[in-house]
Amino acid sequence: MIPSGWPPYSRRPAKAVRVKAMTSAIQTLDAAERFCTERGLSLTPMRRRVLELLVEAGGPVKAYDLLSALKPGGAAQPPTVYRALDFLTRAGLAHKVEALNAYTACLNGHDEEDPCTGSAELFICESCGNVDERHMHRTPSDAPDGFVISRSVVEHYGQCARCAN
Amino acid sequence: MIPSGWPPYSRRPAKAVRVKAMTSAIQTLDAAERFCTERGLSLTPMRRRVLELLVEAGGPVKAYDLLSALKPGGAAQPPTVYRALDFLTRAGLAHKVEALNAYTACLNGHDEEDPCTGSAELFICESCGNVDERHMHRTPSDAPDGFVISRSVVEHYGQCARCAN
DNA sequence: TCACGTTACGTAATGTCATAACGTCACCCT
DNA sequence: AGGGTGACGTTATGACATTACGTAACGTGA
Repeated sequence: MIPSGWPPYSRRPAKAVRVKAMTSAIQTLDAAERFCTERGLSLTPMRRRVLELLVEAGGPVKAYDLLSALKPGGAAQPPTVYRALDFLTRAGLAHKVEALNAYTACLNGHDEEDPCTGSAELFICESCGNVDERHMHRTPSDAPDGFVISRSVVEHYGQCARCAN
Repeated sequence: MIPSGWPPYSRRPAKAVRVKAMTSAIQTLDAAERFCTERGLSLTPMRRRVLELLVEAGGPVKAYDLLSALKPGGAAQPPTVYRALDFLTRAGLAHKVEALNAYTACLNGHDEEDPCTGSAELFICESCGNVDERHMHRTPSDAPDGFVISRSVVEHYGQCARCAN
């Protein structure tokens, strides 16, 4: 799934990133790092920072909330965060939650042999905001005859097991 | 190749309104009329007019395009059309296409004993803009344990049989 | 070595989508 | 008549996303 038009660059200096508290966050960011270097994608400081914020949030985050979170380290404008999100979603490191106009980190391990295909099935708890992610390995059995699917948006809203009680 | 041309960075262009055969439109509006009266819902002129525009379009329409279409008959403002869309979507007579920020009439016959549940599965052709609709009678087999679904957004983008050739 | 193409990001402005808040009117019900 | 309710008008604003242009860094090849 290496994009044909994608540059094999890694030009930006590898800037120091602050140490994370959560172990899973460290693993995810490290995995993302490896994922990108393996494919010749450049996870620049800005892109890494946005992914870091998504991972820390542990759920859907709005673009302008990311923007606010980026402000302290310099005046960021909308295109900055949208470009980062564009990269992350194209790479499969994040997903857009269409019905919420929000974005969430891809929960899949990107260092395994099951890279995210870009079509995830999201289960979003409306109480705690937690997002559970499954990858679709099936094509809908009831698709119109001859319809060729290029991308699917599948989002389920409800209550997770913890909140349903 | 990482799919390009997708939200958030490049939304699909607004679709041109395409007029369908009139018989189906009349039937759908009459069916909607009966559907509402049976349930004590009031399909006001404004709501009926918006539904009429959706049916005529035969595909996803943007709220502000509806607004423009309403203008000739009086100066309409955004809340007007959004209120009508809110009613129609709540009643199950229309659906919001989340990934397009657009709205489409529910294709199901509302005079039969299979009323729209509000959770439709949409197949959207990216070439001709046509929308095919299926109703989900199943719950995802791979849902997280104990997750209770209240609403689902399922949208498939691709090529319909006619355009795939 | 130096012009040129590519990529990433800054910056200002604008475009697009949706709602808040308040007012008026018609209708129904005792 | 008085009061509640639902639908819609109107003004303004909030929320989400993109265009357009500029600059810096780096790689390539004449």
